[in-house]
Amino acid sequence: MFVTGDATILHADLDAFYASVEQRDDPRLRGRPVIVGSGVVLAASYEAKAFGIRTAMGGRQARGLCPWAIIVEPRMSAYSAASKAVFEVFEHTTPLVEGLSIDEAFLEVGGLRRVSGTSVEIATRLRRDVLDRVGLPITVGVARTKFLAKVASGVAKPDGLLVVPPDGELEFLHPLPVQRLWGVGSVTAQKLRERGIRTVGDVARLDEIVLVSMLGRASGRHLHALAHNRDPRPVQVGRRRGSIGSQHAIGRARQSRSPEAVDAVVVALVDRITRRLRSAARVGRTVVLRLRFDDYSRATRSHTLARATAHTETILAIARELVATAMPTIAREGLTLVGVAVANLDDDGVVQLALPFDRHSDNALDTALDDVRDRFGSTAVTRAVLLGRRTGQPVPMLPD
DNA sequence: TCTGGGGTCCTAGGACCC
DNA sequence: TCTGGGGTCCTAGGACCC
Repeated sequence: MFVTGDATILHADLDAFYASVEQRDDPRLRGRPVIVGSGVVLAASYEAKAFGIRTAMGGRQARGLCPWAIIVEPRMSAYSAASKAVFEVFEHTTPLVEGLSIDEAFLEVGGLRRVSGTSVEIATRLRRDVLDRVGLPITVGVARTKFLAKVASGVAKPDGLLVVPPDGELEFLHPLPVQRLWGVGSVTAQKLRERGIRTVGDVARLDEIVLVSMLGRASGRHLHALAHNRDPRPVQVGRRRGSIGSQHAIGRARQSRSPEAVDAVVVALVDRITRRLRSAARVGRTVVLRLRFDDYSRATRSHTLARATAHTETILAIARELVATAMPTIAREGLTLVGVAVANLDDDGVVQLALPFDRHSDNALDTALDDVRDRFGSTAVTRAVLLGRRTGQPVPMLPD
């Protein structure tokens, strides 16, 4: 086997995150089946999962599976705080952290061997630190690639640690069911099953051309690469979101679907989104209206502006126009969800300043950023990019 | 009480430009 | 008469993830 590197990528994933926070904060819930969310299951403790309860399941179905499960309403602010505390542990472990969602991240620990030890030692310490400092169980997968690290944590759950050694990757990967592959959901799994393809090894035996003809270009290539354990993507620090949206499920009563009621929902959604845009200092050019119907079919309508904005009235006017154009042309009855999103995001008011900065001095960047805060206010700096002196192009921040 | 709310990425067709 | 090719942007829909 040809080995190209060490297993230095960690995928850290909190177990049954919302439910674990609830069990941490209320000792009476520990060891018992806990469901977060009453309408639909947002999270289920492992004791609840043992009864077949799954995330996104309807509340009634979940109660049918386990009538004595304890149902708690979500406390989003508690989960945000817990997430923040866990990410502080991540950042303390390595500066190379790529957050994927509220409860999972990739960590690159390749450069830390002399300082912090092997990947396994770092992962073991990370799990202990998260438990000690935040009180939550976390599973870590360790591998040479992001994809494999994520597969490993999925297999190791709950409260586990799994290392895939570089010389045992395909032996680990090929027996797994295709659903373990990142990007294979129910539709793709069904298409593959129809052709008798059940394991990753089955996928690996197919030509890329065959996969592309079955699943489309990107999915086919993606799957082919993953089945052969090809994933060159590095851990990326500081990825920013590309859209901000909000949606609201409306009741089935006639009056809640009236034009007036729908308009009130749109007004509230746009208000919430533009507040979030402004507090994040982002602006967007594309307004997207999402609609969902009784039969779970969906429709979207969008409009792109010439200039990006976070202005409530402007975005509301566009959203209303989209509603007005969409509703008569959509024959389906029974609207059940209205959503608005703003995409094509950009930073609001990017300031480019030429400041003296000496890369050999540790404090120079902090001093320069303090200077900007002094001039433009304490929240002015959300991101700093080093620019080349002559080129004006971003330069990577690498140690000398 | 069937199915929340927050996102990402890809495809495909048409407009438009060179 | 026949007939480009490459590229970007916009829109709508779909699959997938947590």
